[in-house]
Parts: sequence; structure tokens; C-alpha cells
Amino acid sequence: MPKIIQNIEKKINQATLKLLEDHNYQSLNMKLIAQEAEMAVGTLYNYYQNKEELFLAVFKQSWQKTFVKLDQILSEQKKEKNILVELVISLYNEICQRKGIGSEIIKADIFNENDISVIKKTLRSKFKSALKILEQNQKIELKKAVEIRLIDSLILTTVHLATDYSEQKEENIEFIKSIIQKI
Amino acid sequence: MPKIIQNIEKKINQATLKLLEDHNYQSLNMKLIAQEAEMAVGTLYNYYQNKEELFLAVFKQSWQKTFVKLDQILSEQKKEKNILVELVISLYNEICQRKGIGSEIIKADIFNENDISVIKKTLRSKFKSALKILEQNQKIELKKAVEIRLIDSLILTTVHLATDYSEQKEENIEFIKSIIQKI
Amino acid sequence: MPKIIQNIEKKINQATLKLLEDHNYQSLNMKLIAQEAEMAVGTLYNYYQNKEELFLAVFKQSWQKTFVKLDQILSEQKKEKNILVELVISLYNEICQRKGIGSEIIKADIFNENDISVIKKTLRSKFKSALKILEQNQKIELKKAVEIRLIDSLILTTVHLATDYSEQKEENIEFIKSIIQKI
Amino acid sequence: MPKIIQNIEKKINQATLKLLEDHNYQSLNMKLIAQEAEMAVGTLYNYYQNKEELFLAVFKQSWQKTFVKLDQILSEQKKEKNILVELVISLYNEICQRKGIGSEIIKADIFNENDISVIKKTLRSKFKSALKILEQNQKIELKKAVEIRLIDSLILTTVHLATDYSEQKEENIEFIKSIIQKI
DNA sequence: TATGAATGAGCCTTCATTCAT
DNA sequence: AATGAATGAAGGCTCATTCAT
Repeated sequence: MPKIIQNIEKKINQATLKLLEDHNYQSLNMKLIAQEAEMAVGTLYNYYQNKEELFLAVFKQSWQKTFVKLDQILSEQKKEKNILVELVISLYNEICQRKGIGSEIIKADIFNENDISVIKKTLRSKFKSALKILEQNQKIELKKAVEIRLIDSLILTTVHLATDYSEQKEENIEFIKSIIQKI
Repeated sequence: MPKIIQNIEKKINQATLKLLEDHNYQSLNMKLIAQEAEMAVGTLYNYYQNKEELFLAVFKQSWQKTFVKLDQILSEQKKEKNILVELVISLYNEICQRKGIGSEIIKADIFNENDISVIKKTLRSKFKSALKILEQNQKIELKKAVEIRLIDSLILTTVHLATDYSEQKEENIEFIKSIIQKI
Repeated sequence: MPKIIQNIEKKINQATLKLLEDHNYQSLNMKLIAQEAEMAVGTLYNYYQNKEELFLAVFKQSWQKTFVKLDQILSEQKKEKNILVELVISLYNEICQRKGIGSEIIKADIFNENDISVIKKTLRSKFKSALKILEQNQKIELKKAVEIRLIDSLILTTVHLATDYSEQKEENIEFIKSIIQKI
Repeated sequence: MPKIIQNIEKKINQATLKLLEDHNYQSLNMKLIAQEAEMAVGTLYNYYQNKEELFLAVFKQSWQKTFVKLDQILSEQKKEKNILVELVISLYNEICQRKGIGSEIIKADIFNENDISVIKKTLRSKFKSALKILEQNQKIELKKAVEIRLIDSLILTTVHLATDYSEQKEENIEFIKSIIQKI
């Protein structure tokens, strides 16, 4: 008896995301996802070729959402001094809301690099934009090598705080702010 | 046909460490380790009760080595201003030499917490010592919440740079130095 | 290539029972059962958690069938003098049909006692009922210590004859009859 | 450093016999035997080709001892009425002393039949002798088919009582006596 | 199109056996 | 002759994937 399922992809997405709070890619399994999404395993395969593709799709979409938020900030506050701070806070909030997206982007050297690293690059580019604006505002100029490391460090730290000290939001935000101001 | 093997534990160590450059705990498998170490699977089980124990032993020992180095710096340069810098550089070098130890300490939320988190705590405590000295020298006083986040951030960044930008040592070191000085 | 299989549990049952004619629990293995039942190993695990559970389920069900037969005799012939004889003959026939159930109940000290010993107790209780009736009819009264040993001895002997002298049914039955009459 | 071991075979024997109290053939393992016998695994293989041969040798020797006792009774009490009773009691005592020999002779359909069944036959022949004497004394004549079944039943019952009700020696002996007298 | 039972390669682990010392 | 580390086949079990319904 086929079951008509509305918004299947959305359901898969949500289920996977939820499971990622307590699992990583390897400890996830298709049965689990199917259960959480309240559908059959076979259905998952009607939408995705295999586990990796499913995971990647969910992961990408989750980051897309985050990117939309980051882009809003980037476009709304182009002239603001503290645009970088705002960006970090936004990222922080996103990761708090969807734990999985944070932890996996750090761990995931599992895949052929490709898909994950595209996300990483995109994420970095957002931060680069903000950093550039900051540099202009502050009339400073950072070397490229420093820029990229700074960005990575910020992202890493943000993800870490949001994941491992999630219950202390204020202190986390405060800390990141102070870091940025030190620059 | 049994074969007498010299330095078995060392071989297992090296093989596992080497494999950890491209694998994580889950994608490691005992056959792979045995192959890399040029011995039979059963032999691994003469030395370790199971996969987890083997991994943990290798991992701990690798960090022990690193801790020895860090302790040297801590004891030799107690009065130096830049002791934190030296510590970070030392950690950086260690991770460059043994990739596995860096990546897994970040990823590994696999285990009963215990063993891995003991290592994490130890690592942090080294950095805390150095930070305390720095604070005394500089006559500053950081809040505890800031201290711990600073330490985590430094470690995270160091591991990241050593792992992902390993070919650009100079820039990496330079960057970390500048971060520390900003404090 | 998945294959739809009819009456899977029955097939597993039959395969296991057949293998038990020449194997015991320990020398059985899941691959063997799967082969005999013409299915994949994984399929077995869709129906039973593990080897022990599979074995126990098959074993219990087989004894359940036997118990039904024994209960029939017990209820139909409550007043008959030779109810004990009838019971033994019935047990004998059951064991001849399904060899496995006989041999394993004697050997099986493998398990947490529980499941197997429940079966043993049930089997004994059937015989005890019959023995009680016999005692009433004959106006004799056996000591409890004698009763239980008599029952065990009867069961043991019946299983043995059905298993090891299966081709000489008449003599076997004759012998058991004579034993019972001697009491 | 080779260790000079006295009475190696005896040690192996004793160790194996002791282990057989709580293990069966399959759950025994060579390391365990070596440990119990306080020697190296390799040493076991200097005396026996493989696990089966070792087990069989130990098992046979253990039964040899029992057979010696039974033979004594057979020769000493040739004219006694209750020779069969004496034989059974002797067997009972032997099994109580060396649990392993009892349980394994019942379970062991593991082997190519040969060696175990030779022991079984020998055991039966002792009982047959005693039964014959009994028949002569009592001026009765049993059919061969009855004889063999009677013997098997007696042996089985004796082993069972000695193994499973070992703490109630008196009742066990009493029961077997009564059985024999009923004939 | 959705279902979920069936599949089997692959993983961890054990243990009888071998053989260099 | 005794040792025990090394071996690797074999067993239990998992889980991504397939496909008949």
C-alpha cells in the first residue's frame, strides 16, 4: 500500500538533521533516517542515489539556509562597522539551531572533498566579504595569508563554541566579539 | 606460518598513525591496520583487546610524546614572555609530524568521552599554565570563561593550520604569533 | 537481488531442525542455516536477533508441538490405566520425527538455563501428571524423590531409543512398556 | 628457556578433566588447557596432534580408570546377587569424581563416532557381563533387544543422576537399586 | 510511487595450529 | 623438548542497497 507522502524531501531533511545532532555520518544509518522520517527505506532511494548523496544534499541545503541568513546580513549592513561580528553571531545561532551542520563540516574529510569543500569555500567567501568591509572601514590591510587564516580560525571557533559550550551563549558571543575587536 | 616480528607495538603504532592521516576511527579497520603493519589480524589482538583499545592506546601514546615536548617547553622557559608562542609552535610541529593526533582529537566524540577527554583536558592544562605565566608577565587578568575559550581557539586553530595548510609553515606560525600578541 | 520468500519462519524452522539432526548448537552456524533454508544470512537476522534467539525459538516451537500432542493424550485418556505408556509413545514418535528436539534437550547446558530448563520442566510436568494418575489407579504412592527420578529416567530412555535405535520402533516401544509395567 | 616438566601427560589429563567439569568439548580451548596445566600451548601439541586427539586421549584414559574399577567388581563379586547394583554404584561414584566423563559420553556425537563409541561399547559390555550373571542367578532370560536397552537405560540414568542431582547421593543410589530390583 | 523484506559483502573477533627461539 | 607469539580461516553480525509487490 503506497503511502502518499507530502514534502518527502523536507521530511528526509528534517529527520536527517535531527539525527545529526547525536550522530555523525558514519553512525547514521538508512533505517534510522527512514524511521525518523516516517517512511520506508526504499523511499529514501527514490530521492537519493545512496547514503552519501542523501547526506550531502541534506547538508548542503542546511548550509544554504545559513548562507541565506549570512547574505541578508551582508547586504543589509554593508556599511556597518561590526558586520563581521554580526556575521559570526548569525553563524553561531544557525549552528546552535542545527547542530549537525557545524560538527560535520569540521569532521567531514570523509568525502571526495568536492561537495563539502564547496560549502567550506562559500562559507569562507561570506566571511571574506565581511572582513574586506571591515578592513576598508578600519583603513587597514591584511595579507591574504592572514585573511584566510583569520577567517578559518573564526569559523572554527564559532562552530566549536556553538557545539561544545552551547549552554553559555552570552560568554561565547562576548568572547568572539573580543577576538574580533583585537584585530 | 608464524613469523617473528620485531617491535610489534611500534609497528602497530606507526601503521595506525599513518592510516589515521587519511582515515578516521570508523573508517579504519583491523585488516587495514594489519596490512599496513605487515602482520596478521590475529596478531593485533595479541596486543590489544579490541579495535577501540588499540586505537586509544596508539592515540594516547602519540599524545604522550607531544605532552613530553610541551612539558619541556613549560619547564625550560617558565619565565619567557613568549612561552605560549613556543607551546603553540611545538604543538604545531608535533601535529605536522603525526597528522592523526590532530584530526582525531577534534573529531572524536565517538568514545565514552573518558579517554579522549582526558587527553583534551591534559592538553588544555598545558596551555592554561602557559597562559597563566603570560598573564603574570603582562600584568593582565583574564576571566576564566575567556581563558578557556582562548585556549580552545588556539588549539583548534593550530591543529587546523597544521593539518590543512601544512605546506605553509612560516605563514602559519606567523599568524598564530600575531594572534597571541593581539591579546 | 532480493527474492521474496514464502513462509520464511517455517523455512528457517525446518532448516534448523534438519541441521540439528547432525549438529548441535555450537557446530551450527548461521551461514549453514541460511544455506539450508535457501536464503541470505541477513534474512535470518530480520527474524531473530542472534543465533541463540533463533535456536531457542526453533527449539521451543518444536517442543510446543510436542506438548500439544502430549496434552491431547493427557486430556483424552485421563482415566486410562496406560496413560503413561501412551505419553511415552507419543514422545517417542515426536522425537523420531524431529530428531533435533531430543538430542539438544539432553545436551543443552549451554544456555542461561532459563529457556531450556523451562522446557525441561514443562516436559517433566506432563509426565508427572500421567504418573499421578497411574499412582491413583494402582493405589500406590511414590516418594517425590523417586517420582522425579523415574520421570527423568523415562524421558532420557525414550529420547535415547528414539535417537539411537530409531529403526527398531517395535522393540523400543515394547521395552518402555515393560519398564513401566514393572513399577 | 625450556622448562622441564614432570609427568606432562598426567598434568594435561588432570587439567583437561578439571576443565571438563564446567566446559564441554567445544567450549574448551587449548589456551585454557595450557593455562590450567601450567604449560605452553605448543607443549600440548608435542603430545597430541590436535585438540580432538588430546580430548579423546584424556577421555579414554579417564574411562580406562573407571573400567579398571568396574572390572574389579566384576571379578571379585562374580557370584554375588547384587553385582549389577555394585557396578552401577561404582559407575556412579566414578562419574561424581570426574564429572566430565559422564556428561561428554552422552553429548559426544561430535566425533567420527569411532573412539567414543568404542568406549560406549566397552562400558556396555561390562554391564552386560553383570546382567548375564544376574540372569543366571535369577534363572531368568532376557531377550537381547531388552538387554541392550536395559543396559543403556541404566547407564544413562546413572550418569544423569550423578551429574544433575549430585548432591543427593543416597536418594540416587536408592532409586537405581529399586529399578534393578524391579527387573 | 511507496514499501520493507531480502541480500551479501564486509567488519570485528576467536582460536586451533605452527614454528622460530 | 618447551615456549608462546604469529597466523588466518571461520564465525557472528551489520547495514547500504535492491526490487517484487
